[in-house]
Amino acid sequence: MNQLDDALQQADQASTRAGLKLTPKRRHLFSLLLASDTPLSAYELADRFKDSFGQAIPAMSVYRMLDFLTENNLAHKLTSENKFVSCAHSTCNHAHQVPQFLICERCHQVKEVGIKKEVFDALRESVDSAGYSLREAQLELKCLCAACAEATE
Amino acid sequence: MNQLDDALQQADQASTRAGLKLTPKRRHLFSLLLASDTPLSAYELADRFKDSFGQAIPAMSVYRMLDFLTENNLAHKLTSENKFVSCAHSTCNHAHQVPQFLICERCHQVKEVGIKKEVFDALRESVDSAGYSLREAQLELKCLCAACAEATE
DNA sequence: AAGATAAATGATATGATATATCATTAATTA
DNA sequence: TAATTAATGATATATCATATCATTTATCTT
Repeated sequence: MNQLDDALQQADQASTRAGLKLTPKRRHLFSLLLASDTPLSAYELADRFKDSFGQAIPAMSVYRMLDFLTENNLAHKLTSENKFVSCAHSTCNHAHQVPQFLICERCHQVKEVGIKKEVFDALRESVDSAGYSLREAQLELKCLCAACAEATE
Repeated sequence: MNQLDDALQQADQASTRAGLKLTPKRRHLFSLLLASDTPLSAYELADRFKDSFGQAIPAMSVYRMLDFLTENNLAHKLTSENKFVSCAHSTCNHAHQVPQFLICERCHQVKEVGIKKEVFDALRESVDSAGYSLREAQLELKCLCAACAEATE
C-alpha cells in the first residue's frame, strides 16, 4: 500500500475514533492535499477536485470542507500564502504541537516541524513580559530548502 | 508638538537621510496608520484617506503606497489579518529587528516587540536542523492584551 | 421501516483583497 | 528645456472568502 493510501487509512481510523465524519468528499479533498507537494488555494483544490473526481464542486463547499479539515487538525491554513496544506501529523499519534512551517520561497514546498519547547517557552515569556497572554501560535517562516539554497548559490 | 507630528517629522528626516521620497500622499497614508490604534486594510485606508484628505484615491494607489511604506520599514503587513500597521520603530533609531506582533484577538490592538535574541537563535537553530535556511521571519501571535484578558475572566 | 431531525452539500450572489496594464502627471536630470 | 524616470490615476479583472437559502444525505426516534 502506498503512502497516500496509508495516510488516508490512518485518517479514517482517527476520524472514526474521534467520531468525525470524514465523508467521501472531505476524504477526497484531503487526499488532494496529501498528494500535493506544495500548498494549494481553495480554488486550486476545486479545480483538482473536478479533474480527479470528475465532479465540479462549488468554492463554498471547498471552504466548508477545508474548515472541517483544519478544525480537526487534518490540515492547516498558511495565512501568509492564503493556501492550505495537510497536517504533517495527521497520520501519526503525535500530540498536536504548535506548528512551525518552513516555507521555501523558491519552490514553495513546505515543511512542518513541531516548535521546540525552548522556542515556545521563550516566545511565551516574551509575550508575557509585554503584558499579553498567548492564545495561539502558528509560525510561518520564509526559508530556502536545502535543494534551492544550493541551486541559488 | 504631538506624538503623531513628531513621528512624521522623524520619518521625514529618516527619509531624507535615506534618499527616499516620502511624497505628500505617502506621508498622509503613513499618518493614517500612525494615528490608528488597530491595523487597517488597504480599503479602510482608502476610505480614511478620502475622509481626512478630501480626495478619493484608487485602491491601486493605496497598495502601491503601502508597498513603499513596507519596503522602507515604515509599515508592516500583518499577513494573518490582511491588514497594515505602522512600524513601531519608524520613529526611533533602533536597528530593524525581526518583528513579533502580539495581536489581541478581542480588541485587535497590536503590539510590535522585537524578537528576543534567544528566540531568534532557537528558531534559526530549529530551521537549520530541518535543513532549511531562514530568509525572513515575522511572527504573528494571537494573544489577549492585559485589558482584554481581565475583561474576559 | 417511516417520519422527524440534523448535518452536509449545492447553488447563487456578493463582498473583500489584490494585481495587471496603460494613461497621465510630476519630479529629476542631461 | 527636452528627455527621462518615478509616481499616481483610471480601469479592469483576478483572487480569496463568506452570506444565505435550497436540496440532499445521514442519523435518530418511534
